[in-house]
Amino acid sequence: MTAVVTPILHVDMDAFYASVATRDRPELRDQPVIVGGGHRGVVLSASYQARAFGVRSGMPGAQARRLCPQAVTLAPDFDAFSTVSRAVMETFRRVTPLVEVASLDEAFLDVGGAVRRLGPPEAIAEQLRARIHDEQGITCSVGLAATRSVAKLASRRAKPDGVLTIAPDQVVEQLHPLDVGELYGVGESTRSALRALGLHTVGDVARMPLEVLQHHLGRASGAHLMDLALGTDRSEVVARNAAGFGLGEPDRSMGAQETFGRDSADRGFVLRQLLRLAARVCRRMRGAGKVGRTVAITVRYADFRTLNRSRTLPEPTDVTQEVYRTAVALYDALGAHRDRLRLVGVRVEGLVSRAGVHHQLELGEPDHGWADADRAVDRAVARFGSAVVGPASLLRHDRGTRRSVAG
DNA sequence: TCTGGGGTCCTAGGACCC
DNA sequence: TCTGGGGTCCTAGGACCC
Repeated sequence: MTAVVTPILHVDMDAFYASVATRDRPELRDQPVIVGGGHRGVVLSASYQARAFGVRSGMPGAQARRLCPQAVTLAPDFDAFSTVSRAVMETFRRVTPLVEVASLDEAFLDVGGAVRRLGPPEAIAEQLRARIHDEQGITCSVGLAATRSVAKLASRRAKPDGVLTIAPDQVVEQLHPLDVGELYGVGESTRSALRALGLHTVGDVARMPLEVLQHHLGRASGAHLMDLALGTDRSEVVARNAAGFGLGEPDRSMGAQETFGRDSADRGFVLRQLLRLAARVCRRMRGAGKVGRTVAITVRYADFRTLNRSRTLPEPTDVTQEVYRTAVALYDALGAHRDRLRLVGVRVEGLVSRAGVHHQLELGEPDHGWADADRAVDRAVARFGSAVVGPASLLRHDRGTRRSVAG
């Protein structure tokens, strides 16, 4: 039996949010559809019909509507996206346990151990595509290669609704003519830096001495980029869920941020937002059994300048009041009370499992009561549902009617 | 109607310790 | 009496991804 040379699959749903949002609405099947992009928002997903007008995800909603005024705009339903995503990932796991979920709509699979059972990787890719189409009513594209980064590149070039294999002996001819920006991890900033060095294509980078690359990009980034350009990235596919999607993953941080409906220079308003966000983050942490020591805030000014400030506590916490107090101290230390802000965020970093932390009990500890209060709130949420507190429902509706926990 | 919200990882400088 | 050198923690910032 010959060795499997392209056992790594990268599966990427086509226009995932837009596809899920319209799959039960045949009247929208051939329409330009935009998901997201409401007031002060950006496009989360655009159907291929909308993309034909130049609409892209990440684009401000206002710009998208200028480009394609006839597009149907839908609010995101993250509960539905998550449900479809979980089902898709389960389909993958019926083929191989080596499924690395990268986000709601994409995953890497190592099918090297499944070829005896299911046939060559290309056949497996087609089986998966057929199953997902039958079971979920959406299409996906698959890239096959010997490495993750090349597989990822292949899936993008296979879109929409296609399959592309890049065998090891094709890597140079396929990769090297591409713009460096096509490489995973090369965004606009790195691309500009590389262009300033006269490096435009992947091949240009591959021919550069490693030391020169590292001098300009840093040690780790330079080495990583060279690996990508040569197609020699050896990182393996590990079975895991994506960060931020729960299920026992070692989350390193949890946070929440929100752009205001309109810019505000009102300290009282900002503090109420910080409390809401701290409460939301801490509730999620308690639900996940996590505590963290570093509290960070994000402040974005009306002119889009964005600052981060953080403070590390003596002990990890999941207590809303403690995170809130720290967030307020960080905000006050900025001296931004007179400035108009468009967004604040609260994040807790350095998360560890609460079970592994021995809490130092102090006499007359003031936070004890607050921890009790948190648990009472958690019980109320568990009993009456999270319709007004869950992140998904906040995004779906309630923007005007959201209940404030601020006192 | 300009520019979301969830994350991860890397770098660099200063403090601090041995 | 003339300033090493490495490791770790903390903080700030930035790039990037979906």
